[in-house]
Amino acid sequence: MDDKLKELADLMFPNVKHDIAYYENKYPKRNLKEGARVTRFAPSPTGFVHMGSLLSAFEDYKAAKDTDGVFYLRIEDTDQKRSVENGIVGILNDLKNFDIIPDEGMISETESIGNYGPYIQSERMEIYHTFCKDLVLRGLAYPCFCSSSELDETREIQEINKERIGYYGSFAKCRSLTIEEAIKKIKNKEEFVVRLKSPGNFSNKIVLHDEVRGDIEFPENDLDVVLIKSTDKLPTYHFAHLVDDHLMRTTHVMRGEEWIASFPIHDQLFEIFNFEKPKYAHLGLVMKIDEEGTRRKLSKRKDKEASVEYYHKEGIPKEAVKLYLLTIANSNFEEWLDSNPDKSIDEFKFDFKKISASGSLFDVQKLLNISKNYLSRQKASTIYNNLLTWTKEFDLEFANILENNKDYAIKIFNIERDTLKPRKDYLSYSDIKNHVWYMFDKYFKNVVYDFQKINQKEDLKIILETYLTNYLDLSDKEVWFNKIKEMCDKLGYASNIKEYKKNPELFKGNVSDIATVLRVALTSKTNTPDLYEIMILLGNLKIKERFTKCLESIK
RNA sequence: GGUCUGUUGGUGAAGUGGUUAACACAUAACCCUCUCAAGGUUACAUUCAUGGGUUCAAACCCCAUACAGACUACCA
Repeated sequence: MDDKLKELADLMFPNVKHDIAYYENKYPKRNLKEGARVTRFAPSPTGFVHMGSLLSAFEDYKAAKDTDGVFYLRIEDTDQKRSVENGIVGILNDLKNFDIIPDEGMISETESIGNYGPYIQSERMEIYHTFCKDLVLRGLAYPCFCSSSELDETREIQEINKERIGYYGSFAKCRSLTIEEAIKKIKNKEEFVVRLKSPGNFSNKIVLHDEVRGDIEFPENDLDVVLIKSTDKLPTYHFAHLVDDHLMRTTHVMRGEEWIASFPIHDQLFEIFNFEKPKYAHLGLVMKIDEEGTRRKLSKRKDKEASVEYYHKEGIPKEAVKLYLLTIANSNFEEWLDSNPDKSIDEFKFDFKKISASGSLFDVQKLLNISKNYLSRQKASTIYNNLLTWTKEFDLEFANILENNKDYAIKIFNIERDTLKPRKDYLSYSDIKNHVWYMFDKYFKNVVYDFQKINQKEDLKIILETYLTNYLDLSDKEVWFNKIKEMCDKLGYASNIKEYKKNPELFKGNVSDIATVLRVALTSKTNTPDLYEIMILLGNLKIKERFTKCLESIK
């Protein structure tokens, strides 16, 4: 009997050279300090990272880094349909962009670092087969020759009879095949998958612990799940998870909540091998609200904001995306950041208990707010450099202007920046141009003026001309502003707004009206940062030029 | 159909038996101000999906129901 079993196992896995013990020795338990976490990010090589995956990659990374643990990148390419060319490099780049650098795992399309590899599943074939063979030898796995049409048939029957769907109990036909029959079929070159001979009983209850949800009660798994697929002999997710996370000595498995349902399968697998079980954290999915107002999973295909690339295009700083991700990852992060504005986010301690169990709605509004605050904290020169990089990719004309006017541009970005409460008006790199274009003659050519309140040609003329002839002194802000006030008095406008509000009928307007006229003539806009600062940057020559231009346009 | 998860304001959420139900975004008003962006002040859930129950006391515990989502593949 035992010989027969061995013959079957050898037939099923002709290429296995080692036994389990060999791999146990080869990949020993990691020598890390107490409490150090080993986590992993395990995407399919699809070429890019989706927002939801980035969130979990980030959480994995944080969870490991906080404890001086190990974070590694494993590529799950057991489904060849999902793989794309250069799919690994694309993922690596996306991660790198957010400063997520794995300690171990794939570092290019073909290379890896670390002692627990290979880190790409298609190259671990022999390992999976070794472990699966062990199961066969122990009578805990068997070959299944059912065709997909046979499987469909039993499912239909189960549906009609309102029975639980799946390959279990009496529905697991191949389970009762004798060893001789199985050997015969394999020798006949019949295709087969390898299934677990599940020792579970559906009416037994088990309680599994999830780091974010607490204890969850399940029925025991009794499904004879597929372990090894037929055509390519690659493992399914379930089996690869067992072998890889055990051999790579993962301590914390963080994954999407879509995996909760198969939690009992995984637990059973670890149980059967008597492996130390990792801790599990099932993360809520990132959702979005549809046009129809329904809540659904953020979709890679439908939603532009699902791809990491989108934020790059929009010019939202990666740091802001990171901050946003952290605020959804751990609910106490925002408060922490608020009270520790100067600390590096590396100092924030990630906490499984602060992960929200329900999927969070992706809030672009909030992201933009974070981005705005982030940009306001940066130095003008940093803004300049990053903006230059961004425009080189997305707005070449503006990039050229920036390059040719470096000092000038930095000064513009520095308006009201070097203060205790810096100006907050740039939402993103793509938004900066909206706030500064008028400072560059190239963009100022065909402007349209909108003077709003004061729009009588005569009034405008007098204001601009009076300024031009008498008030070009920009030596000091206070001096300058006093002169503006002086001008108000002279022209019949109130220099003091409070006085104006008391008796508006005594004046033609007030100092803000005068400032508006000057501002519009100079920038064409009614809303700009500090007028004095703008004047300083433009200089008297340009002020004259623009006022003259404006006067001509209202003739 | 089965198994499991979730549901606190427009949004993200804190809160696990006694709180005025934090905080942040958004919105609105006012203040400040040469305009704007900010900033400051205030307003914004008599109520925690709904209905019952336990309790002196419930967002928190229990039971039902509703809604949303996931899984139920030789996809992950």
